[in-house]
Amino acid sequence: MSRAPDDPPAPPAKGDLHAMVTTLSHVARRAGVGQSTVSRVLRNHGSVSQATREKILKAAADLHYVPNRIAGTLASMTSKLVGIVIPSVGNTVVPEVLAGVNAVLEDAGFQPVIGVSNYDPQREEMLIESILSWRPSGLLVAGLEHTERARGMLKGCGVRVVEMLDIDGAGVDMVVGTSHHAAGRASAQYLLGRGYRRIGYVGHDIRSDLRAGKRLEGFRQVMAEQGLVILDHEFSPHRGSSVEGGKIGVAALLDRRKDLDAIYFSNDDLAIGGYFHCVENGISIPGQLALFGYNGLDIARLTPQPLSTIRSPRIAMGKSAAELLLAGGPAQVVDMAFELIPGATS
Amino acid sequence: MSRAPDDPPAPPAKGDLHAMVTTLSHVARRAGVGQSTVSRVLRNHGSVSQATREKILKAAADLHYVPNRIAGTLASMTSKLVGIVIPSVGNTVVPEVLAGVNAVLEDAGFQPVIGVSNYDPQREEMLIESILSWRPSGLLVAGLEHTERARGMLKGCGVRVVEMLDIDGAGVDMVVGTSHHAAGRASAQYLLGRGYRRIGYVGHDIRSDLRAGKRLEGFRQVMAEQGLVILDHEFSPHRGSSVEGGKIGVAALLDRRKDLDAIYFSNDDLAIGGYFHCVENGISIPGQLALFGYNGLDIARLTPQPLSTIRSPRIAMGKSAAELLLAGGPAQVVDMAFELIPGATS
DNA sequence: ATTCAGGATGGCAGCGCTGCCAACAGCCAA
DNA sequence: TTGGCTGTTGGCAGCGCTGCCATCCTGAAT
Repeated sequence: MSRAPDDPPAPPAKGDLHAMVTTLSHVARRAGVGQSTVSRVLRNHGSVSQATREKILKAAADLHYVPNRIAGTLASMTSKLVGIVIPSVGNTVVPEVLAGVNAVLEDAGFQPVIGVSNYDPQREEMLIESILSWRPSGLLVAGLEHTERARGMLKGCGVRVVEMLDIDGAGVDMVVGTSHHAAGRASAQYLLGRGYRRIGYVGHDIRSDLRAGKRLEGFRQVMAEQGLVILDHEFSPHRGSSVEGGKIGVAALLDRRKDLDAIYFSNDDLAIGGYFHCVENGISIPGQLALFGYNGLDIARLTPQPLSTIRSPRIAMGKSAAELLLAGGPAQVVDMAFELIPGATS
Repeated sequence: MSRAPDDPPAPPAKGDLHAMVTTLSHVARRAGVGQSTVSRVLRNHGSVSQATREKILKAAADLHYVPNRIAGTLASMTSKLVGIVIPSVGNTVVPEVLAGVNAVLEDAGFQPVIGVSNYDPQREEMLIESILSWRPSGLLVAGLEHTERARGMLKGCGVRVVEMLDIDGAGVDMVVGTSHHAAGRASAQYLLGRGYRRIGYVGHDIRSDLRAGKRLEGFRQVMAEQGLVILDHEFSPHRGSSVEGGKIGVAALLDRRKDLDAIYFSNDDLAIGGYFHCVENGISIPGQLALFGYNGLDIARLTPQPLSTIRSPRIAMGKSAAELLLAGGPAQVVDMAFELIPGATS
């Protein structure tokens, strides 16, 4: 006998991390059966007589047995973990995508393991490695742009990968998102179609939020096709989005260019800030100035004048991404349509 | 020899989940050393000569080796996983707390494993069990109210637990949060102090969001001490918070009671909705009607009239909770002070 | 020269579970 | 009665890594 005859079920629990807990063999002994049988019952997999099943279930309950999935995962070589890499948790977009993802994962019995990159590619690379070391069954990553090593890991890790939010670029495996370039184009077409010509831009850091950059690029492209340019722009100093940045940005922009007839914002948060600035300063909307955002946030349609914006299907995107990941299937790109909301600010 | 002489490093990766990947022994063989030595180098633990160290690091890089922490965790009986159970990801509060938590955890090399209960105690119970099965080093749970079995698991799981957000009640182990009861009292004292007497309430479902219920209770208590009551109330049908709920709620409330001089909201989202309703309908604030929220959201201080509200230290709370969890220490309750923001709507 | 502390390494037994196989009923058809 | 056969069950070898111990090799001390 290589092991001592094993102590009683579970000592009260040691003070330090990861204390000694009840194991499968405790349950097996208590129920008077073999370990394999307990395993079969607990996973509901394989045939076991009703009597034994009940005996085992009772023993497990008595001992407050909680299976050790670390061991299970190692033994079976298939985990119920899904890695998720996102750029931030602060803004409104990501939590909604996560909600969609989570709904699907939980129904399928998967646990998300999350990493937040703060829009830093190096940090993202580390996170991907770190998450892969938990041997997840799949990986959900925001965006298409990664360091070369990160792409290499995503390609070679042996599990399926879904890149979310964006479809403008080459994906590693599966891709679910919207075209930000097309959204920018649609925004410009809409504003130009309504007769606006003297347009400014207020955005946040497009070097870190590449999707905002793609929208701006699409927007500029359409303007250029009409021989127009964005007359002036202002970048919010804040990392990520913020209502305050929009408020300050619009103030600064209008200070320099009093002749603008419309402002395109990199997102709704900034646009709402701009809207508040106008309300406070008696700038009539859309008479004097039109505003156009991006995201289609709930709050943006509930302001006294609903914001003109583009709604991205965030929850649906999260759901699709998770479903695709779990389903497997061939590498593909899913283009989730966005919706232009005319609103009342343009 | 019990195993075949082992295939080359790593076949291109099979199509199915969890493919064959490079292992420690591959690296060891490639570097011409023993497994223990590789393990020592990779964990930077124990003494290894510089030459061997470099040889091993090179071999690991060549093979794109990613350690298997599932195996490592099982062997060492200590995981770098922290479980997190939250009621939702949709609203603004939780993501900010998570951001604080995450900042601390990542610096310490921990990965969060997240579960979302949707304010459902049964679901929370299942989640706790499910997350415990990953044998985390600690658990962060939102709120103090859990099913009896859930409390039992939290107490007996052998790892440290921090309950976040709320301190009004008995905790299982460590507790970090604010007193919602006190926040409600402070709100009422403030409004009564400013002379408001005819007060209504607009809230969301306080049966699922118990913290909102505690605020209301504190608020009512102070009013009762002055011989006053909340004249009328309206509950948003939406699960959780929503600007729209506030807008509709205020409309309905004012429709019934035109004589209110102030409205207390269960949170800022609802209050902002109420604010928008008033702006749209020419109700002057705070002259005709005062508004008071809870949370201290960024957007609430940027509206043309900054909202009167109470700011909870969300990021700091997340950080403290995570730090306390990792530090260990004795069971204790940390009361994070909130701040009453007078604003301009009362 | 001999001894010895200590650095540098490899070997090996598990961690708790799963997957596979063997073993052993009962049970019906031949 | 003799085979299969299906339904149940236990045994046992790993999964990839870590922790501990044994071993070997230096250089310094005696």
